[in-house]
Amino acid sequence: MRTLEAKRDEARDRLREYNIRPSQQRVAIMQYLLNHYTHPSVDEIYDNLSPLVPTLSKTTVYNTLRMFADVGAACMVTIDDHHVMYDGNNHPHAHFICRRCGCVKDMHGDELVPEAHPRRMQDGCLIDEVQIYYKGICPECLGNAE
Amino acid sequence: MRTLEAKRDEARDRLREYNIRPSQQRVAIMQYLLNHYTHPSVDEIYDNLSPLVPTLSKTTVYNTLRMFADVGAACMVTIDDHHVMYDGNNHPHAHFICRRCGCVKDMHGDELVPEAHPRRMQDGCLIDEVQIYYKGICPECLGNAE
DNA sequence: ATGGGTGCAAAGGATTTGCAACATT
DNA sequence: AATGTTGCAAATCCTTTGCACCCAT
Repeated sequence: MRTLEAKRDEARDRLREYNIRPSQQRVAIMQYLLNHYTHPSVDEIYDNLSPLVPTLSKTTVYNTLRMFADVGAACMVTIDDHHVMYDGNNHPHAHFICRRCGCVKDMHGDELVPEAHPRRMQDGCLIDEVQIYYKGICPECLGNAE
Repeated sequence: MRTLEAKRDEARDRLREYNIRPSQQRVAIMQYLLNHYTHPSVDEIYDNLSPLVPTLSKTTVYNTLRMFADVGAACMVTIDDHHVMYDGNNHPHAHFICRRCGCVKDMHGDELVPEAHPRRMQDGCLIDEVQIYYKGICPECLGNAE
C-alpha cells in the first residue's frame, strides 16, 4: 500500500505516548501497523517496508515490534503458533483463527470481550492486557466443506 | 512426580473419547498432562517422562501433543511466544502470564470466560475452542516491586 | 502382510545476540 | 563526545520432516 503516509502523525503520536523516540524506522513500522489492521507478521512488514525504507533490516523490525509490545504500544498476537503477528489496534477485541486455512480475523460483538478493561487486579495479578482467541472454521472453509 | 499412575484410567478414557489409539507413549503423555495442570512445555514433558518411558523420543512428544491439540484432546497454549505449552484441562478458563518473571497461571472467576462455550457460530465462524490470555505482573513480582 | 506408530538424524524456520558502524543531541 | 539506534552475520532454539524400523492386528 502506498498510503503509508496516511497515518504518519498518528504513528508519531502513538510513539510519543509511550515515550519511544521517533526514529525513521520506528515511525515507519508504527505507520504500517496503523495502516494495516491485518495482524501482519515480521516478514510481511519487512517485505512491504523494505522498498520504502531501503536501509531497514529485519533485525530492526523484530526488535522494534517486540519493544512496541513490551511497552504496550502494540499488541503481540500469538494465536498462530507458527509465527507471531502484531496488531496496532490497541482496543481489546477478539481474534479468530481458522484451523483449516489458517486465516486470522478480528471478531466483533461486545460479549466477546468480558469486562476486558486492562489495568485491573484479578487473583492478585495486575492485568494490563487481554487477548481472546477463538479457533474453528472460517465461513469460506465452511462453504467448501465436504 | 512418581504418581504418574494416578490418572492412567482417566488418560485412557480421554484418548478413547477422541478416538486415539492408546499406545504406551500416548497414554504416558496424556497421564502427564492430567497429573500436571501446570502448562508443561514439550521439553518439560519429555524430560520428566523420558526416565519412565526409556524409548520415548522428543519427536513423539512433539507430534503427539500437536495431534492431541488438533483433535481437541488437549489445549495448546501460546501465551508465551517463546515456547508452546499444553494443558490437559479441557474446560474453558483463562491464563495469565507475568511480563516480569514469565510465570503462567490459571485464572479463576467466571466473568473471565465470556459465554465461552465452544461449538457455536459467531460472525459466520464455527468456533470450537476459546483461549483467554491476560498479561501483566504476578503477585510475587508485585511484592518485589522497585 | 499391512497399516499405524516411533525414533533418529537432518532439515527448516523463526527469533535473538554480539558487535561495529551510524545517527542524534 | 556521549548515548541511543541500527544492521549484518552468526548463533540459538524450537519444531517439523524424511525415512527406516517396529508393533499390533
